[in-house]
Formats: sequence, structure tokens, C-alpha cells
Amino acid sequence: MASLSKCIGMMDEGIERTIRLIPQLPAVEAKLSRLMLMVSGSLNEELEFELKPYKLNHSEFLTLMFLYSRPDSSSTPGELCEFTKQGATNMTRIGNTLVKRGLVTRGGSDDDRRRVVIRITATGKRLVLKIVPPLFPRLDAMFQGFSDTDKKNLSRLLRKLAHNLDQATGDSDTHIGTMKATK
Amino acid sequence: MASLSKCIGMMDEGIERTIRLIPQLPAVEAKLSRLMLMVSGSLNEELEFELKPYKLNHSEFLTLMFLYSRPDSSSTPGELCEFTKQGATNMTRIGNTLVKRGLVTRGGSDDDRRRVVIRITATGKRLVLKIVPPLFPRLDAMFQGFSDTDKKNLSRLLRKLAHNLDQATGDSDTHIGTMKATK
DNA sequence: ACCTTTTACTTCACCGATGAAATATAAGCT
DNA sequence: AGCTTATATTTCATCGGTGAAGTAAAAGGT
Repeated sequence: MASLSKCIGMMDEGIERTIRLIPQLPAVEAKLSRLMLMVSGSLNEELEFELKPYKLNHSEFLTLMFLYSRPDSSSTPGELCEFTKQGATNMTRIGNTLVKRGLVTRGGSDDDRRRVVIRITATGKRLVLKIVPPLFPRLDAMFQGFSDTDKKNLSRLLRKLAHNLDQATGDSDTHIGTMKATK
Repeated sequence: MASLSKCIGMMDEGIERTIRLIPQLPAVEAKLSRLMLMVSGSLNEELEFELKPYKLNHSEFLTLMFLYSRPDSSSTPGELCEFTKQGATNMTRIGNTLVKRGLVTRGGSDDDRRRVVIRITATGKRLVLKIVPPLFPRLDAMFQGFSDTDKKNLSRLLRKLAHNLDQATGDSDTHIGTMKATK
């Protein structure tokens, strides 16, 4: 199994070779976006692996974490979709799964009968408290060797990139539908 | 539809609130990894959108690009899996789809009959040359406002993160199976 | 030379996600 | 008050991905 660094090396070579065939290719930007996708793919992989013993996937975990962090421990499918970049269809499915396990409850909304209120249960909160602390050492290890300045820079650059991604999406919101993110 | 920046704001707030409940949470690192996942989710989304008119998904496109960049325009499913972090099962399916469209051919290997050689066709190359140039303006726009130093720093930090991710994976390769990445 | 182990890829059944359509409800307009 | 449009969520059929098992071939050991 190739390491991520090896894959990145292959990507670098591939883009160098592609420039000879397509000279206008913005190589630096192409490499950066590929890097982003590759690194976050591995991050996602790690997280899915850590969650496996609890029989949760990334989307389910993210949903639980979002509910856990809310002042009243609840949200709606619509809001959850906005935050997690999931489609409504999938949020229904995720909700069903979490309800079935007793990790959340699904109820009506007093002020809008179209809305569903999803609330994390005591069981769900206990699961969160069980899952999260063991993730800390890996999280620390991921950023081993990063100075505070490095972390600040990474944060600034990623937020700037996010801003630019919003810009384009805003410009041409003809393709805004249910935009999805890899979790 | 919430903007990425709004989602990031919600994530920031969520992590700030979660710290009150779990004080040991490494907030900076948690935010950084969340940011990585969120930004690359949007990147992926953009790319999938750009590819849709050509009836290709990200994995298919990546496979074509890899083959296009090779000196002899070919590879094997095994090597493609290593580079794209796909499973062998899925690479068979991707290969089938691309063969069916006449974008690649599938043949035997002279030196190892277990191996399959996948080669991009002239049709496939034409498709690549049709798809790629229109991606450049968006690629440039994504990094609008990034200085050369910014780009170098982002590259350095992402590669360092990749190195750290390899470290942990190497340490405990008990979970190395077919590790997959979000494309 | 033969047997065992490993490797490369494919098939099968299933999982997590999607877009389109349907249903119920609220908002807006006249 | 009634009709139209928009919103929130669910259902349905399908897509892209997975792990386990199977098949064929190569490598390694004796």
C-alpha cells in the first residue's frame, strides 16, 4: 500500500509531465488543490477508521457532534444539511439510523409543522464523551512539528481559500443545488 | 444554501461550545482538521460539477488524467489503486465504465498474466484536452489573493501534514487495508 | 518438480450517498 | 378567503463505493 507521500510524489511527477502536454496548466494551483484533496482524503480515512469500533460513520458522527455542541442539544434536518453539506435525503436516512440506535430523538416543531426537531439523547451524549477523548492523541500527532505560526498560517490560508470558493459559487449560483462535501 | 464561510463560522462556534463540555479538546487542531475537510469537500463539489457535462465523475477523471500523464499512457489497476486510493473492486468498475465509453482499453500484460494493462485511447486523450483547459480560470480564481509565499507555505504545510499522516499509519499499520481517500 | 503462500483482479452482495418526485405545510399575493 | 409559490422532509430508484470471496497466476520453499 503506497504511502500518502509516495502518492504525492507521483502526483507531482504527473503534473510535471502534463505541463509538457498542456503548457497553460497552472501547475502550482493544480498541485495545491490535488494536495488538499489527497490530505483530506487521508484525514477522512483516519476518522472513519477511529469511528468503526463504535459502528458510526463520519456523517453520523458529525451529526451527533453538531447536536452535542448546540445550546439546546437540538437542530433540524434542514440546518444539519446546511452545516454538514449533506442532502436532505441523506439526512433523513442518517436521522433514521441514529433514532434507531437511541442516540437521537425526532419530534415535531411547535412553530412550523413542516419542521422536524432532532435532539441528541443522554445515550448519544455518553457515546460522544466516549468517542472524542481517544481522538486527541492522533489529532496532536497530526500536527506534530507545526509551530503556532504554522497553525495560524494554515488556518488563515484555508479560510481564504474557503472565501474564494464562496466567491465563485456566489458568482454563478446556477449550480448551487445541494452542494455536498466529502465528510 | 449556506456558504462555506458560514458553515466554518458554525464550526468555530460549535468547537468553542464543545470545549466547555470537553476542556481537553485540542481546539486549534480540531478546527484545522475540520477546515481541511470542509474546504476540500467544496473543492470536490466544484470539480464534480465541472465534470458533469462530460458525464464523468471525479474518480473516472482522475484515472484518465493519471493515464494521460504517463509516458506510455498506461498503467495497471493495482498502480491506479495506489495512486487514487481506490479499492480494487471499484477500479474494476471504473475501468469497465471507461472501456465501455472507448476512453481506455484493457489488455493483458506480457510479463505477468495476472496483470491488466489499462491504456488511454486517442478518444480519451481528446476528452482530457477538452475538459482540462476550461478548469484553469476557476483554479486561478480559487487562489486569488494568494501570494507566492502563501502558496509555498500552503504546500509546505500540507506536505508536512501528509508526512505526519504517514507516520501514524506506519506506526500502526494494523489498520492498513485498502485505505481510501475522498477524491 | 511440486506444493504452499502471495499477488492481481473480478464478482457478489451490501452500504452510504444522490436526484427526482411526492406529501404536507407555510408564506405571499390578490 | 382562496389560490399560487415556496419550504421541509420523506420516499424511491439509482450511483459510486466497500468487504468478502473467488479465480488465475506468480513467487517461494523444499
